[in-house]
Amino acid sequence: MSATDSAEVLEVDGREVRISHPDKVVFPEPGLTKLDLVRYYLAVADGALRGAGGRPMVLKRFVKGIDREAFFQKRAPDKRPEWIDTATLHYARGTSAEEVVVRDAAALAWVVNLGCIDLNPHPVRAEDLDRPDELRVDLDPMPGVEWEHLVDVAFVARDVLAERGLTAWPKTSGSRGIHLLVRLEPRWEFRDVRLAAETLAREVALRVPELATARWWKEERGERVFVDFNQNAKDRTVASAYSVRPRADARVSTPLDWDELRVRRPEEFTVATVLERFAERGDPMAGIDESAGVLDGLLALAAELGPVERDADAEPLPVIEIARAETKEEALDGLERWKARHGGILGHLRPADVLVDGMRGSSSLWYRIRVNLQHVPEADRPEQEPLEVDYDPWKGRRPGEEA
DNA sequence: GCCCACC
DNA sequence: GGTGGGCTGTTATGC
DNA sequence: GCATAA
Ligand SMILES: [Mn+2]
Ligand SMILES: [Mn+2]
Repeated sequence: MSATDSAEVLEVDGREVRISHPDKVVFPEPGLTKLDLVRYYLAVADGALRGAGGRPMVLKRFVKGIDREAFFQKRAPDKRPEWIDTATLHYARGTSAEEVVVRDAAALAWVVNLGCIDLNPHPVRAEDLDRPDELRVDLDPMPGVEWEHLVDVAFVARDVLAERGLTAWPKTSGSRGIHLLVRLEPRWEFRDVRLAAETLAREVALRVPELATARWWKEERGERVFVDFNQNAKDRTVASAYSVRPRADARVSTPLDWDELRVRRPEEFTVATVLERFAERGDPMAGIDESAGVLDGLLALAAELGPVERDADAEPLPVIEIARAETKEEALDGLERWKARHGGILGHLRPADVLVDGMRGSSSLWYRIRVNLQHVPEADRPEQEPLEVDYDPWKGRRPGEEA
């Protein structure tokens, strides 16, 4: 009995894909195994490939389950089937990474076997790595924002885009947010696509200032929807359509029709329900590739709005740092201990005043927690104290540490 | 999840 | 032969 | 050049 006995070899379109530990339970709550996950992606392959196919992507690998931290892998494993395509991205620093490009159902199965749960492609095609063919409107509700308000913002964004000649295709993010995808003719570089996205974000925030914000500084966003335009910068990825998200309920980033958006909720769309939905009604985003537009309209609006005006004498907000930790759980434990010691002020804190940040570290995220004390009466504000938990993401190999 | 360097 | 480390150190803005 | 965010 060797280890390979606990593997299953699937034949996918004439290609053999080895799935190790097919019976491993990946999602205990709905009881989904690794093989179930592979079969899900094969069943929705048409939609999943429309979202991620032909694009270089980062492998976000949950090899120890959805409750453990994932690691990110840009460079394709050296040992891979010859039918796995790749594309080499180059960075300003002079470094590069040969990333996986999924092009068919077999490749989908292969990346799931590596421990990928969601797919995180770049907004470019392998054929043109410098000019995105997709503008991504990443709508991130700050804590406390209702779905209803998020949808309002999505519709405003849709209006602005339509006025500027662009078609927006909505999907749930699979977490709390909404993504709008806009297919572009690949004629503009990242700089301009990002500028277009920022312009859209500013315009949306101008139209519904109570509901939406384009503020980069997190503590200034308030209880609003952050239109995360920077997700259109180079080297940023977004979970693609039909991606399963690493959450207990196996939620899926699900393309919807615009008239579904208001009446449905993200938690309705899981591996089980999306399988059924996809079989019955197919992909609402099926037409996206025929909708490619141009950025002229948004870039004209950029000129109309002018440069971002900054508030020279703005008071810095009273933000204190609570924890830095290798895992979200550790960081939140620290927050709980801090709360226990400062019970008196908790009533003043609003949901959006607790800032939980996933920070890019080496091959993984680490977590930071801060608290914005703006709603706490000045006299009652706790001082910055030593961190409840501390963590040095660059411990070990530091720049300048070489033999 | 899996390779590979190291013991 | 078994074990354990590595697997993204980018990008852009604002001060 | 440092901090800030994804
Ligand atoms: Mn988002
Ligand atoms: Mn975001």
